[in-house]
Amino acid sequence: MLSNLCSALASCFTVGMTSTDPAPGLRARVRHEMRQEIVASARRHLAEEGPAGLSLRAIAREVGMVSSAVYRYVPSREALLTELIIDSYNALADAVEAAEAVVDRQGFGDRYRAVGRSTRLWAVAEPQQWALIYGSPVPGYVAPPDTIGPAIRVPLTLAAILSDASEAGVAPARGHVPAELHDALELREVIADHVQVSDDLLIRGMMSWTYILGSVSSQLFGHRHRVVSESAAEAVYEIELDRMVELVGF
Amino acid sequence: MLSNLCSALASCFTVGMTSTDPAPGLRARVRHEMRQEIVASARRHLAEEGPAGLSLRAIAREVGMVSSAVYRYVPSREALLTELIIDSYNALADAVEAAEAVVDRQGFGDRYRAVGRSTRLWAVAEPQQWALIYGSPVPGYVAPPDTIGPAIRVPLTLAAILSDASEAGVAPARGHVPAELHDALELREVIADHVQVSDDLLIRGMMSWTYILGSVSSQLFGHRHRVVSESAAEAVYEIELDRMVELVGF
DNA sequence: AGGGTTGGGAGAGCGGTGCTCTCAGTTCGG
DNA sequence: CCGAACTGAGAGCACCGCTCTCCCAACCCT
Repeated sequence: MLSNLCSALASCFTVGMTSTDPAPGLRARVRHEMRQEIVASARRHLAEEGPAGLSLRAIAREVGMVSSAVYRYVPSREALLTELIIDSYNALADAVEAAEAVVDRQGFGDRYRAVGRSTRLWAVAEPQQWALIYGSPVPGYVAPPDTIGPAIRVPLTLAAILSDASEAGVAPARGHVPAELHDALELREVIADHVQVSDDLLIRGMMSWTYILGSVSSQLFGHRHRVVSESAAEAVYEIELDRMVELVGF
Repeated sequence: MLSNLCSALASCFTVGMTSTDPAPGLRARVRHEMRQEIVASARRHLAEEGPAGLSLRAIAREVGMVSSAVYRYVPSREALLTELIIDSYNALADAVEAAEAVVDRQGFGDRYRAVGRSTRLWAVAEPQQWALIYGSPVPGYVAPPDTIGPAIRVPLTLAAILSDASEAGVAPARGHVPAELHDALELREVIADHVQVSDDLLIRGMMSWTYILGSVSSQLFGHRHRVVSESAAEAVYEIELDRMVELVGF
C-alpha cells in the first residue's frame, strides 16, 4: 500500500499527466487544485528568491498549511525543484521554438539568430529560472531522467537547422575532425538521421549552442563586469550572434 | 572601539595582508594560525560539499571549537565565501598564466589554446571552485569590489594576446562593428592602450573567453549529456579551441 | 609586579530549514 | 453503513546562521 501511495504520488507528480479520470471525484479534484496552488507558490518564490531560497515551509505558510501537510502533495523539496526545472526547460523551449518557427526556413543564419535572441530574451525575463537550469547544479542533486527530454528540446531545434542546412547544401564541412570522434557525437543518435550532417558541422552547431549558454550566463551572472557596458549588452550580443553564424558557416 | 575591532578584523581578513608586525606577539600568531586553519577547513568543505554545503558549524566542529567562536575570526559565512572566491579566481589565474607564459610569444593561437586548456584542466580538478566563481551566483550575494581584480586576471591575459597579435599585424578586423559600440567595450579601459586593438578583434577576443566559460561549464554541469560522450570530452574540446582560434583570426 | 584592558572560547538562545511520526477528523468506496 | 483511505495539525529531530552574555586568560601599561 505504501508503494501504491508512492506510485499514485509519482503519477500525480508527473508533469503533463492530465489523466482525465472518468469520475474525478471531489476529493481528487480539490487535491489537484491544492497541488497546483503549491507549485504556483513555489514558482513565485523561485522567481523572487532564487533556487536556493525555495523553502517548503515558506510555501506552506503562503498556502495556509502547516509545513508537514505539504508533504502530502510533494515528496520532497528536491522533487519540487525537479518539477520547476522541467517547467523551466519547457518554457524556454516553447519560447525558442515559437521564435524560430516564424523565420524563413531557408534563412539558416536567421533561424539561428532567432534561437539566440529568444533564448536571451527569456533568460533576461526569467533570470532565476535560467539560473535553475543552467547555473551550477545543486551539490548532491542528480537530474532525474524526466528532465533530459525537455532539456534537449532547444539543442534539437538547433540540430534541425543544421540538418536543413546540410540538406540544402549550405555549410559544408570546412575543418578536420578525427574519425574516432564520430561515435562520440551522441547528439547524432537523437536527431533524425535521414539527413547526413557532417561531424564538423555537428561540432560547430554544438558550439553555437554552447556559445549562447556561455554568453547569456556571462551576462546574467555578472561576468561581463568591466568588460562590456550593461546598456550595450544586447547590441553586442547581436554582433556575437553574427560571428557565430560566421563560425557555423551558414 | 567597536569600529576598531571591525577594522582590525577587516584588515586581518584581507587576503595577502602579510603585515609582518615587528613584534608579532604570541597571541597574534596563534590567532593567525587559527584563522588559517579555519580557512583551510572551509576550503576542504567547499571541495567536498560545494558552495551551498559550506557550513560554519561544520567548520567549527572540525577545528574543535563551538560555532560562536569562529565568529571571532570570520565575520560571516558570506565573507568566508568571498575569501574562497578570491582564492579561486587567483588559483585559476595562476594556472592559466603559468601555462600561457611558456608558449612562444608569436604563436597567438597556441597561446589562446594554452589558456583554454589550462582553464579546463583547472576546472576539472576543482569543479566546486569553478562552480563557486562561474556558477549561478548565490541569490542576495553581491560580489565585493575585492573580487573584481582577481576575476579579471584571465581576461587580461587574453587581452594581452589580442594586443600582441594586433601589434604583430596578425588578426586584422574582419567584420563590421557599429561605431556607437566602441565606448561600450569597457575592457579597453583596463588594458594598456599603447597598442590599438580593433573593436572587432576585442569582441572576438571576448567571445573566445565567453566560449571557454560556456564550454567548461557545459561539461562540468552536465549539459553535454546525450550530446557528446564523456570520454571524448577533452578531444572535442581541442576541436572547439581550434574553431575558436579560427573565429578570432589568429 | 600589579591591575585594568582586551581578546577569545563556551554556552544559551532565536529564528529558520527539511523531514518524520503520530493523532484525529474527514471523505470515500464497497 | 462501516471500515479503509486520505488529509491536516502538531510535536519533534537535526541541522543552519548569527547574537548575546559570561568568564578566564593573555596582554599592556604604570
